[in-house]
Amino acid sequence: MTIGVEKPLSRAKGQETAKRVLRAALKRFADAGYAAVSMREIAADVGVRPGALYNHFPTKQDILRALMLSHMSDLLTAWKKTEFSPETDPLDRFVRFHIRYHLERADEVFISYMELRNLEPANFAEIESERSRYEFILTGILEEGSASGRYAVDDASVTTRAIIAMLTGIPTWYREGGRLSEQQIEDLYLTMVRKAVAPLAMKSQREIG
Amino acid sequence: MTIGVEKPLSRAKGQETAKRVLRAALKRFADAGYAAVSMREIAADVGVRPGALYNHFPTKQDILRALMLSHMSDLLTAWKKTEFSPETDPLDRFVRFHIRYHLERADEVFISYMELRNLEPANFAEIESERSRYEFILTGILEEGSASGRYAVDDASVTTRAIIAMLTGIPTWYREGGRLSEQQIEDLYLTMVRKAVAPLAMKSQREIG
Amino acid sequence: MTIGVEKPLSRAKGQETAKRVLRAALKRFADAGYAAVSMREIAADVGVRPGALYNHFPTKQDILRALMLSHMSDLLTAWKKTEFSPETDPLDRFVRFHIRYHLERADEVFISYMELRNLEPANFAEIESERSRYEFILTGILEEGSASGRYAVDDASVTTRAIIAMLTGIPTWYREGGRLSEQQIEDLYLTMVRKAVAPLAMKSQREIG
Amino acid sequence: MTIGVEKPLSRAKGQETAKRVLRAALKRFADAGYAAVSMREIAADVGVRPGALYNHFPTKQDILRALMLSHMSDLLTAWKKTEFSPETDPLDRFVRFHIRYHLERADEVFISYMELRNLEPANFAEIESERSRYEFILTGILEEGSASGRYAVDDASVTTRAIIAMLTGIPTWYREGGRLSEQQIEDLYLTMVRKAVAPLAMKSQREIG
DNA sequence: TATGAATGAGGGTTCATTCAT
DNA sequence: GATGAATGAACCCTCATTCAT
Repeated sequence: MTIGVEKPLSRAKGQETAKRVLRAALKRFADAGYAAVSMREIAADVGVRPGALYNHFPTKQDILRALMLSHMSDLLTAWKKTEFSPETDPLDRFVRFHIRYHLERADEVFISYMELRNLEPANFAEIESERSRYEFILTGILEEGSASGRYAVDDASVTTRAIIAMLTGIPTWYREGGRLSEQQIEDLYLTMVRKAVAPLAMKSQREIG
Repeated sequence: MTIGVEKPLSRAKGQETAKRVLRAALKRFADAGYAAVSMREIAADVGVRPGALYNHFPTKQDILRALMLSHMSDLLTAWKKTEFSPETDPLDRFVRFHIRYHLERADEVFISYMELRNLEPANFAEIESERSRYEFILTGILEEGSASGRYAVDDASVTTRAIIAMLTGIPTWYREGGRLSEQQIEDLYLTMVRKAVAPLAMKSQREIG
Repeated sequence: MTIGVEKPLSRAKGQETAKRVLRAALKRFADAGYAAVSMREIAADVGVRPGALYNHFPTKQDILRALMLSHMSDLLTAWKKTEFSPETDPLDRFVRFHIRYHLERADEVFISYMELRNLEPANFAEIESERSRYEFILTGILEEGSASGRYAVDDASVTTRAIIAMLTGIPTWYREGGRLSEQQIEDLYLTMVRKAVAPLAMKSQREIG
Repeated sequence: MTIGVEKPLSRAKGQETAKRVLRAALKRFADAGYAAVSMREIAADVGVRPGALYNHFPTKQDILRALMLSHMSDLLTAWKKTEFSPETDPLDRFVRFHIRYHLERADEVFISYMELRNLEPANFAEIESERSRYEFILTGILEEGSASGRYAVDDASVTTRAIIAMLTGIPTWYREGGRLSEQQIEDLYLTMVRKAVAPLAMKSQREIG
């Protein structure tokens, strides 16, 4: 009856289950969409009866919220952990980070974009605020580079969205082992982004146009 | 009296109902997602009982299919109708067309990207083939411009996806009457795209790098 | 505008359709059961839209009623038409007639037994009365033969039911081209029936039992 | 306290519910036919909401299957339990058993004959194989008796069907408290069956015919 | 923490039938 | 006599969730 030991064990087991619930839900939501996934399916993946899920998450919505919140939090944490080197252009750093992270976490990224509308208003606001924080990192980089003359950006906010949309599209078609390596994709996109914000390009534009 | 042209009233009424079903479904699917919309809701929007929907579409899936197919078809038709002028760079033509069309038909565009996974395999293949045809228009422009030296594009296929992702992201945040007019957005994005594929930009890149 | 001619033609066409409705319903009811058959299926078989059925039969129930009534009527008519010969035992005549008719009209017979419970009370009474008339033919034969000493029947009413159940079971397993010809089956069953009602059999019974 | 035997209360309750579902479905299917009975009706009989039925049976079809399988199984088990006495003719034993059992379990018997066509193919095959086993008991008796000269049977397989059809028809008209007791019916049918297979009857037949 | 039974609502779809044309 | 559109009810089944055990 070693009560003192039993409780932590049980708690550990419970946390383990919770993690497996998140993992299963992530895959299912990414594949079929939040609305098309049933708690029964998640429970079956976890190897548990539907009722047991409610010991870990009060509602299906909370599973979605947990997935999206932890994704945004992980994303911001990972960004902070990328090495900052004075010689590297910060835009390069952001673009490479964004592509790498989004290819590694394709499912999380995918549901973070696709399932926004399935968040209840309060949860939506929470997630959106995190997303803005992330996007503002790029906006800051663009504004600073623009002010220093390294970039030519007409509207940092619009450019932020343009770049992020462009980069975030990659996981929708990239397949490991395909024609291009991840490194090649990084290089290709980095080149396009650099040029898109390059200051001298305006002149060349006139020459072409 | 135009007797020869007259159709039975009931048939005309039925076609009108079918159109209203599509209209209602489009709005609902765009707002809540295919899986989260019920036939009952669509019927209520149309002002008809649920069973009546099945006089016009055999299944819910067929409504989605009809929406997506007609969107792709309209898109390709609209592109063919854009005026071709020898003085205009074809990339400009494509970018402006794409932005305008996608802002005008935000709902159609949105479900065409979001609901792909809710298409049954056969329908998915059909839609994907239409989408490829559209994307290939841009790829062709890029390849031709690249060959003639007007653009510098390392991989026309990747660049196509990058540009389309960038442009297609616009309707997710653009709101009529917001800070920027549609014209301004067109100009901003066009500038970015031009620069991203500009041949001289490579030099500036070296200068910045 | 030969009105006088047109109407009969139209009526003829209508009667033709009505017949095809009955034919289609007969097959469907026999295969799947009244409750499992939809008016749409019948209409499709006939090559007509569901609404058109209601020009010929006011309800689905009326189709069933028409099928069963005409079956009973045809059955009684056919019996009356069988040749009566003084040399033939009337039981032989009945048994052979019953088997032949029931093998020829397997579908009609089948639904006449299976769908009794799907008849509305008034229709049920009507059909049951016809069925009794038919069964009473056999009862009469048995009673008369019993009175004259040709048969030994303890309870003509029970024997009637026993014989009819036995004979009516044939179409559930008989398949044309099977091991036994229709003639052989007739002979086998006739032998069994004759023996079952034979007066001397009681003795043999004592000898065996 | 019998701890080792105790089951969770909920499990016991569930099994009880399952039994009541079968009981309710049996009555309903026997009265109206499988196709005409709704899950809602069964649920109402059981005193439960429709969805709860699916905790016990995955589909409506499975209820039918369970009813028919357990009927066939019970029937075969009951036959094996009938006392075998060397003095009793085995045909007598079978006839009396069949009549008694079929009058006691009129509903089960009825749906076992009526609802065969509503079984999905796999289930149909399963049931048919059980039915054959039962019918083969009688065929075996007839063949053995025929070989030993106690019976005269031209075709044991046909005779089996004839006898079973005859006997199985009884519950369609027998009503408790009617003109005849169950015992009287048994005797009447037994007499007919004995005579139908009696060896000496052939002679009497010649005398009559 | 996990189970099995249950709920109450609602899912997509089909039904027999009506009716203006 | 036939059509196409519509109705209103009902179909089987699944859903997220609750709760006693």
